[in-house]
Amino acid sequence: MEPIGFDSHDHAHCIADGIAAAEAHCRAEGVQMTPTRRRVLEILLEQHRAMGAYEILDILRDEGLGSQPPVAYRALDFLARQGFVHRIERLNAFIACAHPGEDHAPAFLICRTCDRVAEAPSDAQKGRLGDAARQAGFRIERAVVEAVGLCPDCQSEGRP
Amino acid sequence: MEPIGFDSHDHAHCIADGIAAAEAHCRAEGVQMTPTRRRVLEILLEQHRAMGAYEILDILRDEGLGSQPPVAYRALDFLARQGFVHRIERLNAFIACAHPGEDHAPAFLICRTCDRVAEAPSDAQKGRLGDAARQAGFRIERAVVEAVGLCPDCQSEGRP
DNA sequence: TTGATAAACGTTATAGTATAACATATCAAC
DNA sequence: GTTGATATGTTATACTATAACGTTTATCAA
Repeated sequence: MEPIGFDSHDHAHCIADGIAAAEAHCRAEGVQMTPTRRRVLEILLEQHRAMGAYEILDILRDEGLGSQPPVAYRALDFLARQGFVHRIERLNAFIACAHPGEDHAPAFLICRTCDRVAEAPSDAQKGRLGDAARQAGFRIERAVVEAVGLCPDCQSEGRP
Repeated sequence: MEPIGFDSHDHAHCIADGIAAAEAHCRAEGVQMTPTRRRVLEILLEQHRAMGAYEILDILRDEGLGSQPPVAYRALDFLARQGFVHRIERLNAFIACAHPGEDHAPAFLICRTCDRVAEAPSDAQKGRLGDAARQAGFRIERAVVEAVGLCPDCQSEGRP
């Protein structure tokens, strides 16, 4: 799995791929990809950045797909449960998964100036965190890894 | 640095040490350890668990040290800036630092049943996350690492 | 097809978390 | 003491998230 997010890429392609992968996954799992859920995933794939639930809700409202917070949160909960979007704890926001179909618990690289987010591979059980957990007798089920810093573009603009 | 948090230890000692280390640090840095700030740190050291800002505020209010949210948030911001407490993003909560005086950006092991939190060593620049960041051209400034799972006690109680 | 069950949705209300803004007070250095 | 920086008190509000409940829709076995 390659880090994805700060490089340029065929964006129309990744929207289409993301939707297609999600549709296929839903058929395989026997869960429903409803219009609101599909649209929320599409919004996140289009924007390709972390978005708050209320920002997404504003778009849904404009399109007549729902107007109250639970509409957005339910769709996001579903999409996150299925692995199509990830929640960024630090930003209280959500981002479309950059690797649809792969089972993973990624790390995120969050640019503090432009708020773009890249997804990087991660394995909680390996490395020093895994060692420390084993030593403490702690059983890791899920790990949130969110690095804050400067993306390549913001570095080259000479930000401090 | 050893993981600290799930083992038993001399708790009175770690409260006294934590306050002393903070006082010393403030004198050295020329910043002010005011009564509210000291009391908030003391509360977090006493409780030895992650606490929400409003939970801390309730205690301050009972003791006449403040009644409005900014009182708690200002003290917590200060203590976090000085490295005396850490914010646990996943819990929207704060915990006293287990290693006063050491400059560090720790990882946390969060028990999902009892909410106790242990602090483990971490180094964002090393390991696979550091590799991925370098590959992406991303400059990591700070990393949040929060593992959720079961602590030794909750495992031995046979929780699922 | 139909009836039973589960899943999803619409809506209201409210809980929980955090900060902006501004006036007042205290501290530290000169 | 004056002054500039730091800290506090307070009001108001913004932002994030969920409980609860009734209705609708989908699924599937009979």
